Amino acid sequence: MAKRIGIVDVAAAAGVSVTTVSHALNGRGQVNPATRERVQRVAIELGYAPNRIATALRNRRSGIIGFVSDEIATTPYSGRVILGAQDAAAERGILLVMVDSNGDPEVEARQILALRAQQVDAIVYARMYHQTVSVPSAIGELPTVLVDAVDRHSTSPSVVPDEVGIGRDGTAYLIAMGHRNIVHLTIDDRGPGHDGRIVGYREVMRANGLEPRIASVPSPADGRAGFDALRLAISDTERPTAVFCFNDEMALGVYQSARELGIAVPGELSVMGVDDFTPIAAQLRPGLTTIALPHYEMGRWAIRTLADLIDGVEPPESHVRMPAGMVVRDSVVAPSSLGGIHA
Amino acid sequence: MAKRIGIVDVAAAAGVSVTTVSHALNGRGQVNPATRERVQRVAIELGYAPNRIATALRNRRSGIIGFVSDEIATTPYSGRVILGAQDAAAERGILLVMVDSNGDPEVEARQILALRAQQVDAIVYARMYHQTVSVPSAIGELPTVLVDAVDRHSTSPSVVPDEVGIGRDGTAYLIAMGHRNIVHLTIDDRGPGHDGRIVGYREVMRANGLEPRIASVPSPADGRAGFDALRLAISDTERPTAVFCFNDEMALGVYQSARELGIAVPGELSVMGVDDFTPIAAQLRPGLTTIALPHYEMGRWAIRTLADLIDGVEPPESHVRMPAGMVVRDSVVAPSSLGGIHA
DNA sequence: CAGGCTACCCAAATCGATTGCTGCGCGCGA
DNA sequence: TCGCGCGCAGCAATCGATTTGGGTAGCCTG
Repeated sequence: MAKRIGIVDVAAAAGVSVTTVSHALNGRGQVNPATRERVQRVAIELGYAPNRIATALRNRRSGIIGFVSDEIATTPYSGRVILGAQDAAAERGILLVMVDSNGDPEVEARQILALRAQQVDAIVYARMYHQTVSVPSAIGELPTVLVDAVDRHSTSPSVVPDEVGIGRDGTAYLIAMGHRNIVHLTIDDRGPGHDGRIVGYREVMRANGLEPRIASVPSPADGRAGFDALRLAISDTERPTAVFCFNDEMALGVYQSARELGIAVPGELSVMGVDDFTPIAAQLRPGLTTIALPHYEMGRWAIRTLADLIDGVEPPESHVRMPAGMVVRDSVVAPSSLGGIHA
Repeated sequence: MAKRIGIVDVAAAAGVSVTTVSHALNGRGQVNPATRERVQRVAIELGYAPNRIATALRNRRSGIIGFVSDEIATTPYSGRVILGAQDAAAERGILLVMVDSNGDPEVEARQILALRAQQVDAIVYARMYHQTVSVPSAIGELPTVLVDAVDRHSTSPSVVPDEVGIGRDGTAYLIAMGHRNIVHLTIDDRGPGHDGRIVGYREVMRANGLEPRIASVPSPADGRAGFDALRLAISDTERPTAVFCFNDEMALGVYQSARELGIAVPGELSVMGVDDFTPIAAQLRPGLTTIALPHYEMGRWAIRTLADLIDGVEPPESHVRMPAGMVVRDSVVAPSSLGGIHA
């Protein structure tokens, strides 16, 4: 069992005091350059790495940020947020400890207390889809940022996707491709994503002199939803040439419904999703044109903001709406003249 | 700024020394029951929680386990492993810190060093799909378990899915449903999953007097793979009534290919996947019958085993093959008499 | 040559909790 | 009455690093 080597071992090997080793390694105090170099060399030779626990105790700073989320496992998007957070944390030499409340507020409170006992320096409070929350009181005074969530009663910084922008961009893209008869398929449950995208969609449709048409179904995950939705859409007076779906799962449903109804995608119907949920979007044929939510970027922003906050740097912007990006594949094409009844 | 309250505050409030508070709270030493109760009451009133950093320094035990994985974000399965690990960790009052090497061995080594500096008590070394690895030397003497991975040169415990069992169970199920002409669709890349499932498939086919037929394609994620694979399968002398796919993504490909080829699923062709990758498996119509890999269970086993190892308890089994479970939906039915040319 | 400055280095306190050992006081047996 | 044992508390050392507040030697200046 190789004994862990500590600062005293380095001091002994370099023939100086621990004080000097600390100074030499951390660039504090006055140290003779020759001595400093010798200490550094010895430290490397011995493979010395300071015990962060001891440092944390002394400096009242653990170098750990807690990542609290409601459901790490169930949604695949979460991985992107975490990855962004990881990368930013690695840049700054910060470690992340993640806890999952499983949606239970009591568990959540307990987990947060555990994080505080562990002396985390800050907390990321993340939701796995954009929603309104209230920050648990257990967090107390700890610096906190919200990811994919906002709390009207809290002053903590937050970052969410620019939902209105998503609605705008998607709609604008479809229009640019020549579509005029575009249905927005959304879900019944309201929320920031639901509302924002509708706002963006409406805005761009109207700006182009087009009539917004919105249909909604109970749940994106429901296999029947796409079917019903598409039915709703095509039973309308004018048959749409494009469907702008709330997310990729719903787009998958539309694909399947279209097949059953004998409608060709994208020949007769262009389909656009939101999420860029790769296993679906890339695997479908035709490949799904979609809008990628900025999960990675939000995760990274969260950690960077917190790292600054810990150092006492206030973020320039407190509530950020992160832009999303189009991912163009093959499910959107110019409408054929056969596509719909003319207006 | 509410000052964090420490053991000295409790001691002062209870009118005893910190020693006595420690003894009372941890059940060490001799403490008068009345005193003990008073201390406990005061501690709760003050909301005291011991500073785990200080405890860790003193006890040389941080209560943190490092979770090292190659890619947290890219595969959605990882979430299940993490969730299982989280749950087991919460049970034991352990915290998990996760790092993602992004597949880069150098980054990985650096991350592991950071974990060691942070004095983690043990390490979970997880891969996101079943493979053979070698445990990085940076881990040193730390207790370690491997998840979804084995290392022939290491004595660390490991847990992997029972691949042979998966091959067996899937095949047996199809046979039980009345199929005799079953193709196993796999990938070109070999690996424990690839090999094990073939072994199980072959074994059960032969045991039932049936001829194993195996086709393989370059990649499950490749949209064309399913198409090619299905072509391969049906261009065979006898048309199969069932396809046992390496995973759900491949099954999705088969669904789409079948549609293009005018083959009804499940009427003319039963399809079975592996993974129970919900966004695909549950969303497809017909719902995909598949085999769920024991990710959650593996994550939980890993933490439990490590927690024991830290306490000096050797695990009863060192290399565990975790059984998987069938998830029956609608993509497997009894073959119709029309299904294939008779043998 | 004394006083003052620098440049270097170090002893010791500190962070908060745990624990080995010591001390005190009371009761009981000799 | 003395002494021993026991029940109960607490002092002080400890974990490993950082940091404060000097201390010492060498050099410069008046």
